[in-house]
Amino acid sequence: MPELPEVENVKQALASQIKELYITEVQVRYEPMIKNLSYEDFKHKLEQQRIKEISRRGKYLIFHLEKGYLVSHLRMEGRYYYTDSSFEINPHIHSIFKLSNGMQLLYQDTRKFGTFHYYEDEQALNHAQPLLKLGLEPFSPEFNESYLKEKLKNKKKPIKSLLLDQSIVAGLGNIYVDEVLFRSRIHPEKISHKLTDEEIKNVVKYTVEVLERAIELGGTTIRTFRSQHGVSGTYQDELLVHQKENSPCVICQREIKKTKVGGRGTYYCETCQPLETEQ
DNA sequence: AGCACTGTTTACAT
DNA sequence: TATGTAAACAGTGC
Repeated sequence: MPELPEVENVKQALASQIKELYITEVQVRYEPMIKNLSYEDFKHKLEQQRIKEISRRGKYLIFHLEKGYLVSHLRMEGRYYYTDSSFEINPHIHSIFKLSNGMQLLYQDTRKFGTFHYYEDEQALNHAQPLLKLGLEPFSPEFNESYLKEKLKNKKKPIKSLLLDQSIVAGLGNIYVDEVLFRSRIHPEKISHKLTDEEIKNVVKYTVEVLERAIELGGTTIRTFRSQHGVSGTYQDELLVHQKENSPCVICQREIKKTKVGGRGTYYCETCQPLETEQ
């Protein structure tokens, strides 16, 4: 469940559930997900630490512990479950964090793409992978027209690919990018340096608007094998183009098209997001 | 049955 | 350097 709004909602849920608790025991059943430590070190560093706070940077979750930071990325299908000990550990549960109140935090990830990094201090956290090269948070004041304009100039990639590039703005993924570009009336394959100032301004505006609204609605739930414990949002009810192939465009009523941009499935309206309108 | 797809990122090719 | 493609993995749908 991993674009910015989904991660933000996970963050909020976890904060209310596990903040201030101690991690009493750590089990990692799929060791390769730990990226910068051995399993042994990871386990020893985390056990007996108190969870002070949970934050988010782009699509990364950050668990602030007394002596360090656990950075978690959900990639395609990572989920956290806060459960009691009766929960049946299925084969897709790759980590178990036992907590001081008798509950446990489970990490489930069917495709095993998710990652853990652990850092001892803030310096290391921010100056090593993966947070090092992240671009601006979309809600920061610095994410504005002039910043984006600077980042887009001299680039010859489709605008969609650049908006998915986390080193420019952190948090957009395949769903929300399509929605932002539709609302901005920009063809996803439009070469980035050809965007007008007005278009760049709209990208900034709708990025903020779409992400804020999605957070409000608890994110988007598509592949719906949602568990009772899973966080599931309702922003899918407000999607205008993504996964709407052959549905009528809300503006012009023509069929939404599906294509591929940068290897990613891409939905757009040919009429409302024309490619050949350079004046 | 087999292939193409999937809310992501990166390592490697050209 | 910049851009494009494949790979990590498991499941679903045509």
